[in-house]
Amino acid sequence: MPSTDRRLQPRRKPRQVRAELTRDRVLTAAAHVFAEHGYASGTTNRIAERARISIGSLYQYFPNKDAILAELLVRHIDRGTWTQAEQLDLSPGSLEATVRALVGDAIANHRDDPQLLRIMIEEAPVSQELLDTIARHERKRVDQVRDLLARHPDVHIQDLDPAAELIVFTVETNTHKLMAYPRTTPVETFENELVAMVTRYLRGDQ
Amino acid sequence: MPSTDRRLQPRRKPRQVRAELTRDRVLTAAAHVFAEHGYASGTTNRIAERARISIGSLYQYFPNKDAILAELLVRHIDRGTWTQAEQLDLSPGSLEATVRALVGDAIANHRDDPQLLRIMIEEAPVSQELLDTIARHERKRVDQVRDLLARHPDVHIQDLDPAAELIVFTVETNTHKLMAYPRTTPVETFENELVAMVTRYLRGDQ
DNA sequence: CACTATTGTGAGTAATAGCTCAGCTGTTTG
DNA sequence: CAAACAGCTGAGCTATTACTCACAATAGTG
Repeated sequence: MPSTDRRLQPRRKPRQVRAELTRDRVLTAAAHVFAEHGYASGTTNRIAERARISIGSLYQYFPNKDAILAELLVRHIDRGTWTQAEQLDLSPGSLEATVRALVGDAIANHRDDPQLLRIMIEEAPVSQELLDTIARHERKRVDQVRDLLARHPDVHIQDLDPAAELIVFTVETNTHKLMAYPRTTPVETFENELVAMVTRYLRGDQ
Repeated sequence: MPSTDRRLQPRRKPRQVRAELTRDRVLTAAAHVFAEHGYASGTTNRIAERARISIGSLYQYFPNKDAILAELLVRHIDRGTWTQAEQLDLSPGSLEATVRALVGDAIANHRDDPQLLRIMIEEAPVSQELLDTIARHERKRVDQVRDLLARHPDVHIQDLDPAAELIVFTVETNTHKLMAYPRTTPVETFENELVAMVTRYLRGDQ
C-alpha cells in the first residue's frame, strides 16, 4: 500500500520479444484477476502468479498497480470501434436504424469482458491523467454522434449538444448494465426499448 | 485489512443517550471522510479522529468498516422520498408533468451529498446482503413507477415492465451524473432533455 | 456513597499487500 | 566465446490499516 513518490514510468521498456510477451502476459492476467477478484483484491502478486512470472518482472514494465489497470482501460478505449455507426455515416438510413446502429456498437464493445469493464469503471483509481483521457474520449464520441444527428433529416432537436451528451451517456450506461449484470428477461427486449426511447426522443415533439 | 471471521453484530448496542450520540458522530464523520477521501482511503482511524472519539469507541457500535458504509447506504435509501410522484399518483396531470415529477424527485434525493453517493455506489464493498437490500428497493421502485404508468392514459407502451425498469435506471444514473460531476452547461437544460426523452418514449409510437 | 453497568480510550497487534534489490539466467554482439 | 546487455527471480522490506483489549471514566441506582 505504500504509494511513496508515485513513479510514473516503468523502469524498463521492452527491447526483446520475450519482454514484450511478458508485458502482455501481465495485462491478460491482470484482466482476468481484476475481473474475478475486483481491483482491491486483485493483488499484484496474484497477477504475477497467474501470468506465471515473478512479481519482480511485473514491476519491470509497470511502475505500479494503478498503471496496469490504467493501461487496460486505455486499451479498451482505443479498441472501441463504431463500425456500424460509421457505415451509416456514409449512407444514412432511417432514424431508427441509425440509433440501432449506435446501440449495437455499444453492445459490441462490451461483449468481451463486461465484468472487467465494470471493475474498470467502478473501482478504478481515478488519477487525473486517466480522467482526462476518458473525458477526451467521451468528448470525441459526443461530437461524433452530434454530427451524425445534425446530418439526419428526421432529427428534430433544437440544441444538439446536450442531446448528444444525453444519448451517449444513456446508451453507454444502459448497455453497461445490460451486459454486466445477469438478466432474466431477454437482452433484445431492453435493446428494443432503449432504441425506441432514443429514437422517439430524437424524432422530436409528438 | 484482516477481515477474519466477519463479525456481523457490533459488540454493543447503545443504551444511554451519549452512546447513541457517539454512534451518530461516527456516521456523520464517516460520511464526510468517505466523501472526501473515497472508501479505501477513508480509514477507520481517520473517521474516529474526525468524530473526535477514539478508534475503540467506533468499534463498539460497528462490527467493521463495511458496516459503516452499509448503514450509510441503508439510511440514504430509507430517507429517499418520492413526494412529487406520490402527489401525482393521487391526482394525475399531463404525462410530461408526471415524468418531470419523477425526475424532480430523483434530483431532490441526490441534493444532499452527491459525492458521498458516488462513493457509496461506485466503491461500496458489495456484500450479498447489501446487494439484496438495494435490489429489493429498486424492485419496489420499479413496480411503483410501472403502476403509475399503467394508470396514465397517455402512456402507449405494450410491455410496461421493461419500460419501467429502463426509465428508473436511466433517470437514476443521469441524475447521478448530473449531480456528482461539475457541469459547465446549466443543469436545467439536461433536466429538460431527460424529461423530453422519457416523455416522448412513453407517449409511444410516433 | 458504594456498587454495577455502560461507555470511552488508544497504544499495540496481526495481517496484508505494494514494491525493491541483489543476484541469476538468457540473448545479442563483436 | 566472452563481454555486455536485457530480462527474470522471489525472499523479504516497509508501510499501511483494520481491528483488539486491558483499563479508565462516566452514568445509573438503591
